Amino acid sequence: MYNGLMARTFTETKTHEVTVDVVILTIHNGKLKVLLVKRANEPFRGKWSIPGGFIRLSENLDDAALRVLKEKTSVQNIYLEQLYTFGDPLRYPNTRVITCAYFALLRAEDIKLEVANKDEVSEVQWHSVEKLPPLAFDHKEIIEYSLKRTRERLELCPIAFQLLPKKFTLTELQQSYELILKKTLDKRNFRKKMLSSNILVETNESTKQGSKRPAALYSFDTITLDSKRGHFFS
Amino acid sequence: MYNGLMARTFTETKTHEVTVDVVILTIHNGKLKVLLVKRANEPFRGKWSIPGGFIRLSENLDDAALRVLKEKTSVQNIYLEQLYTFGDPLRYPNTRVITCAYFALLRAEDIKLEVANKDEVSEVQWHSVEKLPPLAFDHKEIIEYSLKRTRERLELCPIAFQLLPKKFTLTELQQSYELILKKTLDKRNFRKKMLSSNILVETNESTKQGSKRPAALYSFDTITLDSKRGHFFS
DNA sequence: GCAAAAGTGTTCAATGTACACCCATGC
DNA sequence: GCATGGGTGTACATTGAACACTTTTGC
Repeated sequence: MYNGLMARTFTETKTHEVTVDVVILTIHNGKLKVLLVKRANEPFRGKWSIPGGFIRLSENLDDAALRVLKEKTSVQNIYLEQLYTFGDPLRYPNTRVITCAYFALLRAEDIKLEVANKDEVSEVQWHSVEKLPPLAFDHKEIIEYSLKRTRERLELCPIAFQLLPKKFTLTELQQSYELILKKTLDKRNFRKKMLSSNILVETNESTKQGSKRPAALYSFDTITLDSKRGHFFS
Repeated sequence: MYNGLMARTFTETKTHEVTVDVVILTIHNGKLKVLLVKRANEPFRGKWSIPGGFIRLSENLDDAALRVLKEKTSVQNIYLEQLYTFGDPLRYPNTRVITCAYFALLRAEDIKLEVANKDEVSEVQWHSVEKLPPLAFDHKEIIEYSLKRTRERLELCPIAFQLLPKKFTLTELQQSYELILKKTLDKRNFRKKMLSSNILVETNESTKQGSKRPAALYSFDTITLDSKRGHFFS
């Protein structure tokens, strides 16, 4: 664990540093993917990590996470939730860095993959959560925890709509559930449940491309969703 | 909010300080109570707050929370969970202090109410969560969040046994649920559910005191509980 | 014998789960 | 006309909710 760092002794004089790290998840080409950046500096230069940064003294934690997110994506109306705070003394080499981890769900269409700051990051890329490259720090653990949390959330409320385009078919919605929950769902039961929850609205449009029967396009009823917010998020 | 502190400007040179604060809950005299300490120093000298302390550079977050807990109580086998990290820039006057909040559930019998360190704390006392005194920092918000989380946990798994003595009656168990969930429960349904979950074992003992019919004493089946750990805590 | 808390089952509604065939389209 | 994914309903099991009376004890 912690990439085989040796134990080290600490003097109790230095203060801690605090970062936020954000696990950014999306669905792309039928896979659940996480946004990773390649580090341009030590420690772990050249390794992939989730995007993060130091918290400024004047900003609160949510704002810091949002700032990190904005550096990588063009976000609006994003699902962003504090995940957990990781603070093992050995998680970061040589320095004590505590990180407050967040996770975000967003549509692939909202993301521009470009390196905002070449001093810190040499590359930005989506990686399938199924085959992650070796990661810096404890970021593997953080990503796994974010997947677990996403699963728990999805079983309570339909956060999957944050990952899909504005209009989507029921099959696409079901596939996003299956990707996150890592299990197959029954088509009829899934549709019955979704349609009876009143959070979907028909758009009277349908898919035209492809060589198959067109599928009805739905969008989420944000008004009903908001009214159920208390129910879903308690 | 934050006790009416004025906004202030920050220089980006200083680093943050990081504390852990622990919401310690128990049931005492039929009330859900939280352990509060009276601050002996500024800021908020003389105000009540939840116990906390700075995180040492060599300890991880769980250990820091456990250390704070041990200073106040004689703990063993405690339910301790990271709650949330609070980091509003104005939550602490004059300094930027981010706090990683934990919550703990424990039996009233495991607690010695004594002031361990007179330099920091002038008094230690249980307070009913229904009528809290004015609290330092954002500690009211932290306690309220811990109650919400405790409720969520209790609806999934029987953490209430952490609050009760080793042997307890079904009525006592039900009362602890009712205190935490803030609603009354049906006696027959409650008993049916508890007894069918196989997490209770009869002790063949019963209460003798009082002028009423004796009640059977139960204890929790820690082996079954452990085997269901994966189910309860996922 | 009476006050006070312990103990006990059945019915109904809602929800989740299993399961198989026809439909609309492009080629 | 056929291959491909879209679309549909019923039966059963499990779970949660409502509800009232008898039992045991101390005084």
